[in-house]
Formats: sequence, structure tokens, C-alpha cells
Amino acid sequence: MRTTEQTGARQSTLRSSNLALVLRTVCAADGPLSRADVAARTGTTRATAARLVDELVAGGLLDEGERLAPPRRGRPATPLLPGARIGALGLQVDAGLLAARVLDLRGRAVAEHVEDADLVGSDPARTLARLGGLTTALLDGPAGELRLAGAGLALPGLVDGEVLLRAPNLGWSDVPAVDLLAAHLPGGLRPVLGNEADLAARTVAEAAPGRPGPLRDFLYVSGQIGIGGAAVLGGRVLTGSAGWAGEVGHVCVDPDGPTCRCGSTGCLEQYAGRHALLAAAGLPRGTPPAEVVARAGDADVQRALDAAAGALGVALAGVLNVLDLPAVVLGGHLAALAEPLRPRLEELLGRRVLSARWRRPVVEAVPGTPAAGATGAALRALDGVLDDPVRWVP
Amino acid sequence: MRTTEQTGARQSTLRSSNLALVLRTVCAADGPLSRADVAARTGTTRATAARLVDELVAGGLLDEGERLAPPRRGRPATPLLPGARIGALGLQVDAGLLAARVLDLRGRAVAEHVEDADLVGSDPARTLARLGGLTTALLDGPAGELRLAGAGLALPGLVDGEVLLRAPNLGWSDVPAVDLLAAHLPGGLRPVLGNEADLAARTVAEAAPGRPGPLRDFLYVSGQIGIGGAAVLGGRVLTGSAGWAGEVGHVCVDPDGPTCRCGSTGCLEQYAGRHALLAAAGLPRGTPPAEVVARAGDADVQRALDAAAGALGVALAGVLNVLDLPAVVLGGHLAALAEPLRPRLEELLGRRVLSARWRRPVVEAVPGTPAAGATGAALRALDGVLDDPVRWVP
DNA sequence: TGCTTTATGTTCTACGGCAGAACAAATCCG
DNA sequence: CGGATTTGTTCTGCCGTAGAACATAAAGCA
Repeated sequence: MRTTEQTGARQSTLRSSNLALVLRTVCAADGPLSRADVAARTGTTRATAARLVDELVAGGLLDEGERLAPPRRGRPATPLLPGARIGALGLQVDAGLLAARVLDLRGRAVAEHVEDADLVGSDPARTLARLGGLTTALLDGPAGELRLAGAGLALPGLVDGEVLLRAPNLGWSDVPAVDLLAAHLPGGLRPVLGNEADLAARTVAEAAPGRPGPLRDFLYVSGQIGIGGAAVLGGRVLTGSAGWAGEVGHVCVDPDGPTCRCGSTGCLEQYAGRHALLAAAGLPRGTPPAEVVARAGDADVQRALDAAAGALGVALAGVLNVLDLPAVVLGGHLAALAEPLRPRLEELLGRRVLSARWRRPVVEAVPGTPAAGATGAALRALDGVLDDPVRWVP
Repeated sequence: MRTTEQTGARQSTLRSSNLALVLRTVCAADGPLSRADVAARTGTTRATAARLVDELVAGGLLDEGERLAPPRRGRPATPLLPGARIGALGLQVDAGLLAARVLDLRGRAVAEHVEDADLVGSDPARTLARLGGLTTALLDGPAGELRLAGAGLALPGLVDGEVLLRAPNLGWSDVPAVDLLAAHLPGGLRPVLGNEADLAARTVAEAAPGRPGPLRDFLYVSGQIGIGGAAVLGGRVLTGSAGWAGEVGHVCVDPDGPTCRCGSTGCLEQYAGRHALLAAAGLPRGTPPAEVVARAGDADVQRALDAAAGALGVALAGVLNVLDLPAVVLGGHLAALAEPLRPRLEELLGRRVLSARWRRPVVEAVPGTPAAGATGAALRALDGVLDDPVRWVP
């Protein structure tokens, strides 16, 4: 019996590999490419590139656009774009929302439904049934005409295979999330489960399926009730050995600090989580971040912001020292609070990151689209198309 | 002009890829393989596997061993082993030693020279000249008969290309280490520079070139004057975006703690670094770890050990939360102190690592060979052979 | 002791997918 | 309107693998 070692390359894998390369080359490009462009960028001959492109066009993974007048002499090129009739479904449940979104291979949201909901302490079976219902409705529209390559579900907390082990934000434990949801989805769809912060970080790393975003190496810090995070290196999210990486909210800032619901003490989210920050500022839980920014000068509010910035600075500096990342990306409420947080945060990173003298860490705020986790889940579902297009061509 | 995108696969890359696969398959095996075994493990036919093996044997990357009586009927197999006449040179400078070591493709130290030296505050040019001298002497012996695939140099601190930016342990800054060393090496050897903890961690992840060690996912904590570290995921060291990852010694344990020479406060190495621990225990700097263990019951010594264990627990728990690693490997003096450190360290990891309920982190002590960084540097130099054997066959 | 069985290694032929050259098409420019 | 240029298509040859057939070298059995 073949062991788990890699299988030798052969003519068929040659073709598969080159189909994937051609598809990725077109997807990664800033604008349409021609067959000649593809040949140039992949180091293949025009004959080979053309043959591979023809297969991808036949399979709907690439589309040919309207031929334009060339900018100079020569036969006009046929523009090639990622296919618009293949897509994936991304779903998300978070403490405050349900979302479903269909992305096509160009990265456009062909259809979406995002609704506010207070889901803390909700019954998982009912919540996931509700998500299934709104997804079914969504797929009855124009999105239903796309060929869906797969689906993904973004949840907060620790996920293991098809089970959500623990989501403190939702108050859920040991939930067979994929089974509960799939029972309410059409067409036998079984979403792949993933952590919300990991998937949201992907939307920063990737502008569209297979196309790099502006940052390739960064620490994404997702500010919600708690704080999640994800490290991205070379455009790829570090998920860790069991998929449980990224929990920057539970990095200890002060061992003698407040007790966290995780059982530890002095965790970052006890200072910079939304609830913790508002409590320290003496503001009600529903206060929007913009109002916190507006009242930044008030003594209590300012002290809470300073404490949050200080805690972020201490915790994130340690993470950057271990991971060697040049940037921090703030998401969620932390993105909205970036202006008052940034000065002290950057000062502490500059002082505490060992390599700051040579490369000073930067802090970006990326509020992102609502339900970025759903977008990230759809991006991940499209990986199968980009990695192995041979399965999608005739 | 070709951009940096990947080049399409073709017949020639087919061959290269399969040569690499066959070589890695033999190197990864626990014992010798036959051509038939290689075919089975790589999913190729016996004809193809045999042809590829013949090329690697001709190039000296594989050796044929003595044919043994088969355990059952059938033509006896010809055993294949990694080549014994190809090797790499690994060099290391640390605060207390100079080392040179030649490894062959089976992972054996064909020749080595390790000498104690007090190099803190030494002149880099003289120290590296000295290392060059003892290396030249080493290569005049039997090791000189090996075909050297490359060389590597392990140094503590931050390295950038061929320059050592900062090594607090040595007191060196902005040292063009490769230039200084290469001037004293024979045969135009130019070692590849790397961080000591990263390279030492490789010797835990890899039992021999291309052969996995017992642990594939772990945090290596290197206890020296300071504390270095490296995260290993799937057998690969995480080096970060600029190669400066792994600085667990500068994760903050207590923001109000002692000032560190890095400019920060409350760094882990202020509690668990060798000098810091001995000072807290009221013992002279040269006290060997075994004596510290022997006096573990003394009030001052015990308090220092508890503080070190506590600091390690707080800092490493945060790192494990972010990286999702199941094990901590203690090296250097921390390996020797594992017995008194472990109970409290494991208790804190169990409490502070979010996923500990599902997978409790373990602590291993791996003292390792002296100058493990030199071995790791040689392992890395052999990567070029394993990854691209076609350059080494006729 | 000789034949059978079994497993490994070698030789030979066919095929898939790519390179490279030649040719065709579709423009712009003078 | 013909030449120049670029893109796309067609055709042929080659490389490296698969697969079958054959050869070799043993152990086991009668």
C-alpha cells in the first residue's frame, strides 16, 4: 500500500500543474492578460499557453473578454479574465450577526445577505438553521446560476474538523456545526469550518481569489467582544498544528491582572476587548466606537484608551518578536479606535520590538467589509479550484 | 522580461522533481530501501525508479550497500543509502564556544572541532579568523575527501543576509561576518549565515538530512546568557518575514519588571536567562546547572527557580496561544534545569494555554550535542542537494 | 539436488505533453 | 495598399514516464 510520501511527477501531473499555474497567473494579474502574456509570464511557449488557456476557457475557469484595439501594431490580443460563472459560498456566525455571501472567481460578491442579530447564548441548532434558511433564499436568486465550487463557515473560537469546540463570544461548546448547518442547505452543500479571525485575515492578504492584497506579512488583530487574531506570512495564514493558532487575545499582559473567562489572568482582551474597554471607560456596552473616539479627551475614556493601547503594545510586541512580522492590522472595533490608540501603540512597538531599529513596525486599520469572515470562507472554498483546476475542465 | 512568477513544468523539471523525490524518499527512510521499495513509495514504475536511482548513484548522492540474503523468496534487493561522500560544513560562534563540524548525507559527523572560549566582547575579525583557522585544519583531515555541498555559520542574534546586525550575547553589532570568515576558509567557501536558535531547532526537527525527528511541531527555547527560540511547524523553522523570528527571550512577562539590555522591560530572559537566574539565586556566574539543580531546596535558589518557571509559563503560554504548538523543547541550561522547572511550568501552560483542555502542552528537555547550531547549519547547507539533486548528477 | 516460486532488476516500446518552428490572422503605420 | 508587428494556430519532434515482457537471484520444497 502506498504510504503518505509524495507521488512522482508524470505527464498528467505536468498538465495539472500547468493548468493551475496558468489559472493562477491570470487571477493574480491586475488586469486582463492575453495568451502571449500568459506564455511570457509562465515561461512556456505560446502554443502550450494557448492550449492550456483553451482548456480553462472550455471549463469556465477563464473567460475571454471583448477584443480591444491594440495600443500599438500587431494582432489584437484576446483578453482573459477569471471565470464569472464559478463561485463559492461563504457563511458566518458571530456574536452580533449572521451572514451569507457568494463570491465569483473575480472576487466579486455576486449575492449577499448580512443581518444583525444578538446571538450570544443562542441555541446553536436554531441559529444555524436560521443561517441555512437565509442561505437557501440567497441561492434562489442570481447567485444560484453560478457553479459553486464549495462553501465555508466562519465561526469564532476553536474549531476542530467539523466541530466547534469552544466559542466564548457565543457561549457555545462542542457544537457539531457542519452537521447542524448542512441539514438546512440545498444541494448537499457541506461547508468547511474555519476560525473567524483566520478567515478575516485572508481578506486583507488577498484582494481577490489568487490575487495578493497590499500586505503579505502582518498580524491581524480582530477586535470583538474578545480579541482574536491571525498571523499572515507570505500571504498565508498561520493556522498552527491543530488549527488553533492566532489567539492573541489570550497573550498575558500582566500576570497579576484581571481574571479572564479562559481561566487565565491578565489576558489582552481584558484590556482591549470591546466590553472591557467600555467598562473601563464607564460607558454602556452598546456605545459605538465612533462615540468613544469623540470622547477620547474625557478622563475615564482617555485612561481606558491608554490602558488598552498599553496592553496592545506589550502583548503585540512579544508576538512580533516571536513571529518577525512588520505590521499590525487592526480590525473590528480596534480599527475604529485606531486614531486614539495608534500613538502609544506605535511608541511601545518601537521600543519593545527587537528589530524595530532596522524595521519599525507599522499599524494599519482595516475596518473591512461587514462579515469579513464570510468573504474569507468563500476565498478558502475557491482554493480547490485554483489549486486543482483539472478537476473542473472537461 | 520574465517576472517572478513560477515557471511552467516541463520534461526537464519532471526529471528534476523526480530525482529530488527519490533522493528524499531514501533519506527519509529508517533503513535502506531497494529500487522496488522506492518505486512503491513514490508511485512510479520499477523501470522509472531504477533509472532515477542509477543517476543518483552515479552522482554519489546514493550508495549501494552490500546485498543481503532476502527474508523470503525472490531476488535479493540491493540496499540503497544516502551518499557517504557528500557533505556540508557547519560552523558556530557563541558566547562560550567555537565549533566546526562536517556532516555527510547520512547525518553523521565525519569530523568536528568544538572548543571552549570566552568570546563575549571579543573582536569579531579575530574570532572569525580563529574559526577559519580551525576549520582549515579540520578540512585537512579525512573530511577533506568529501565533496562539500556548502557551508553555514550559526551566530546568536539578528542576522541579515551576510551581516550580523546585533548579537547582545557576544556584544557584536553590524559585523560583515561572512566576509570576515570567508577570507580564512579554503576553496572559496562562503558560509550561509543563520541564527543559532533557528539552526539548533532544526537538529530537533531533523534526525538526519531529510529525515524527520521525533517532534515536528514545537517551540524550541534555547537557554544561554540570553534566551533565544524558534518555532517549528510541520518540521520547518518559522523564520519570519526578515528572518528575525523566534525571539522568545524578549516576550514581556511583567511590564513593570526589570529593564532589559534590549531597551524593553520585563523580558523573559531577565528571569530565565542563565546570568539572571544565577544572580537571583545568589550564585556565582560560572555555577554549572547541575549544581543549581542539586541546591534546588535552598530558599534563594528555589525562589529563583520558581520565578524562572513562572516567567517561562506566562511567556510561553502566550506564544503557544498564538502559534498553536503542542510542545516546548528546552535547550541549553534550561534543559539541564528541566527537572525543577517542569512542574510549575507545565501547570501554568495547562492553565494559560486556551486549547490545553483538548491537547495539553508537553515540555521536553533536549540538551542536544554541544554546538547544535553548527549541526543545524550543516543540515541547512545540505538542503540544496536534497532540493535540487539534478545539479549534482552527471 | 533440481525444479518451482517469488521478488527484484533490466530492457523495450508506446504515449502524453511540452518546445520550437512555421504559418495565419489582425491590426497599425507610412 | 503594402510592410511591419504582434498575437494566435498548426505541425512535428523530443523527453521522460508507464507498462509489459524478460532476466536474474535467491529461498523453499519434494
